[in-house]
Amino acid sequence: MPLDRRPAIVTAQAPIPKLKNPEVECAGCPIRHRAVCARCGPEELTRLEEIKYYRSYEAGQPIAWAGDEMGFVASVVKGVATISTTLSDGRKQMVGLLLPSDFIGRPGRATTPYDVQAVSEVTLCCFRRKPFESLLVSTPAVAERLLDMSLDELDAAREWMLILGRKTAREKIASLLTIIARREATVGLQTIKGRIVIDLPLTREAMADYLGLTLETVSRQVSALKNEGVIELDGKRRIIVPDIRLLIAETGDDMDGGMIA
Amino acid sequence: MPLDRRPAIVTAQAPIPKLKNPEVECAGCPIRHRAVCARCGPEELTRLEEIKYYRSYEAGQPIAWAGDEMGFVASVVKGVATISTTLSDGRKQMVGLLLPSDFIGRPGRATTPYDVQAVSEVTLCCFRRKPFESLLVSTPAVAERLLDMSLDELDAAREWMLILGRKTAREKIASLLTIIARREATVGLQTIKGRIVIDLPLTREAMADYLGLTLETVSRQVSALKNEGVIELDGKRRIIVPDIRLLIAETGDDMDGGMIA
DNA sequence: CGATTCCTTGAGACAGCTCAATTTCGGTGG
DNA sequence: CCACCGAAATTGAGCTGTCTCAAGGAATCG
Repeated sequence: MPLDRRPAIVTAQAPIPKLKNPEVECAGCPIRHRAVCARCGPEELTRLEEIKYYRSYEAGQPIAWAGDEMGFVASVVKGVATISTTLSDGRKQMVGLLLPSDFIGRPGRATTPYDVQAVSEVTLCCFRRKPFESLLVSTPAVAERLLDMSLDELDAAREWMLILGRKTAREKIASLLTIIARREATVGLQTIKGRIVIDLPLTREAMADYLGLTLETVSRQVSALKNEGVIELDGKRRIIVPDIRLLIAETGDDMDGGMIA
Repeated sequence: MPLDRRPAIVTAQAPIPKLKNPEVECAGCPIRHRAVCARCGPEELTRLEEIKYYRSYEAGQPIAWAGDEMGFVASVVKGVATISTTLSDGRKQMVGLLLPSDFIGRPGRATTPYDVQAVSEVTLCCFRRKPFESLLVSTPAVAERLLDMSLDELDAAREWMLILGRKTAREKIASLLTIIARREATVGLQTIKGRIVIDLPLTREAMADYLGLTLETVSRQVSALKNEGVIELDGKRRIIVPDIRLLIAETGDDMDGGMIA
């Protein structure tokens, strides 16, 4: 598995993020009820509003490199970002997928141990670290929500461990697509009579980095699933799932799910 | 990777845990300063003491099966336990290692999604779920500590994802041994002039389930490390690390760590 | 419409898996 | 204390899924 393809070292071109004052009131925020602020009352929201600001990143831009000092924590308002680690010889593993409402950063820690990168255009709702940390102490609603979200992430990480450790390449692909399909479905998504459309923001290489595979293997398995009619491709990045159950049947979970007589 | 070895289904022999009243006052508890109660003051400790009870499991006993209702959450006081998931065809993946001071259970959720099993003899400090949950709300010291511990576990899970997804068999073994050695070292351990002694409570099969390998591959790699002098074996379960740096050099992390001229 | 980036496909190599004996360890009873 | 037993570990030989290396081919963007 020693990949000898060391990606050219990309110099961190100073991210020139656009700063915006919150043109969106929290009350009208699309992630209002799912983000770290979900359980805040009006008065708590006001306190949050005082320390928040928006920041946007273009597709492909780094949000942070491992080891960077991060002066803020944030919620993803829009777009998709990835969290990844890289071994010194270039082997890369994604360890998290950040979708709208997900939280970035760790209270009490100044530097990220991970690379964080915008995959599509991303808008963050940022809170300066220090004020946020004191807010955590004084506002149990935020702390509780953050605990819950962290535990959800932990569960997700453990599900990934199963995928990475024990699933075949084909099962890995099916699992990834299922996870994304499910998350998109909860967001409320373009589904035309059961056909789920995944506007996949990930390149084959990014998928490979998630699944612990090479991009060639990903490509082969995607092609195989397409040829067998489990998925359809529309262009390079859009995947259509005609019947989610067919896809789930390929994930390796629940093998007897439909078999119980 | 489709393992066709479905382990015989073990009927959950009703765990007959021994119940003990806390013969240990919190003040004298060995995990007092590292567990979920670490930041509690004397008065908060009293409240915890009211709802706590001890429970012991023999080596090999199940603490919970996936899907079980768990009436309690707990801290590991003594011993080692594992958290694992199993696919319906028998493929198994460990997703967590529980050492003294680690926390078991999730507030707000009644059923575990994982199997939890005692590896050595285990003593738990249990709290009934409901009282603990209300205590979480009323005692920020516990909630804060639990958040911190959860975030640590999340980091650990992500480190595992890298190991599972991108490391070779040999690197996986070295990484596992390093992690255990480090944790044992912090506990305060038998180390005779730099030689770290790992009293490994894990079978080769358990190690394989952690690392996403087969037990034969684990055995081969352990033998290889032994033959090359990186580790020494004393009996079947005890591993001696003469020089931790040699082991770390095999983990795949930090390849240039010693190379910087 | 050219260029670049991403994706697909092929052929061969190899790490780790599967199947199959043995061997060693750790306990246990004579 | 020693011989024996079962569980766990080791080791071997062949197989296979995924990786590696290498060409081409399709999108997307200026």
